[in-house]
Amino acid sequence: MQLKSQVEWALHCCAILSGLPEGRYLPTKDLAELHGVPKEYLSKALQAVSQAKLVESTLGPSGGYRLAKAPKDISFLDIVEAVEGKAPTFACTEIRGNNPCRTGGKADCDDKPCAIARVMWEADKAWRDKLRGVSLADLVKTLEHDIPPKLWKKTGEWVLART
Amino acid sequence: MQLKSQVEWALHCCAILSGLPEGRYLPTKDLAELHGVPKEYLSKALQAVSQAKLVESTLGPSGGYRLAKAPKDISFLDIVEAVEGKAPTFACTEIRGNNPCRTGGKADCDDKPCAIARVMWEADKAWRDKLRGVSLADLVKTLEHDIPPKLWKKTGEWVLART
DNA sequence: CATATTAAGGATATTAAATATCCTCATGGA
DNA sequence: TCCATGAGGATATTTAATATCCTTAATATG
Repeated sequence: MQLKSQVEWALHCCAILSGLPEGRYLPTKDLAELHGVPKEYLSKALQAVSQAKLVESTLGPSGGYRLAKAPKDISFLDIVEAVEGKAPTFACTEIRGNNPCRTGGKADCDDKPCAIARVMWEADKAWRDKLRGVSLADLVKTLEHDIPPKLWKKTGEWVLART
Repeated sequence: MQLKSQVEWALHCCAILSGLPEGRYLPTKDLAELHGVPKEYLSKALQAVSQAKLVESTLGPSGGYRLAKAPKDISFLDIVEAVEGKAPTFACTEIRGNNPCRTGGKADCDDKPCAIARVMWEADKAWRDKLRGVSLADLVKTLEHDIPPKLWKKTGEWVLART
């Protein structure tokens, strides 16, 4: 079980968009070049993030993407779910229903979801809760510490020149 | 991103094996019938669980599988990782390294893993911690409450007759 | 000992999902 | 008007999941 590579791309793109000056847009082409990923396919990820209303776009020259909300109001979970969907990672196919000892169809039990699924879904919830607890603002704060000041500045200028 | 259906099967099978009397084995054929899943493919899941030393097998008539440890010493995580592997669900491909503004190769930063990956891995850890916290013994306790006594008993007899 | 039963594991086929590219369209800035 | 852009549909291509089949070695039972 692996998250799509588009999740990684979307997160990195949102991090970059967090640094954009008010009112500017950065096009897919440059986001793709900055991260070394195929432009056309990255575009699909950005469309998903756009449909989730996390970013907004505009057309034409000087068009592209920008965040639709403040970085503090966009969580990792928002972005992950925009790309991966909200379906739980564990899909219960109700194989308990195939038990040949069962007689009474629905009446036999099944008022509750399967106990195994409940455990798996709790773990899924713990995962999502963690992701919900980290915002793009938190990420940017961390990146400012991680990335060498020279590279940080240079990248900011590279991006700005393309908005 | 979806866990393999084999994870669900392996969990249900281990739940059944938890109820086996000391020294008895239950073959794949019956585990497959009980859950309504293809025997040959279920066999692959059981092989994985066996390689992880959670269950042990024996050959020949009256052969099959049994738990290799007490139910309280086998966690959901053990079983999930036996089938899915231990690799984190988020794979960092280091796309930060593709930033054209970078000059100094490794020297430019990268002493730490990427900040985005760190967050994703923390969430992955939260997921695994939850799964690690629930044992087969816990599951059986829950199932005893969930499943109608008549079905519980009947299933136990069905299984016993095949060991 | 002979036979039937079983798990292990390799080989291979089938299906579904992820990855990737291409094309058309409508929009908007220069 | 012209060009750059995102949206979105169509369609490969690649990889992973699902599934089946076959051979081998072990072992209980008659």
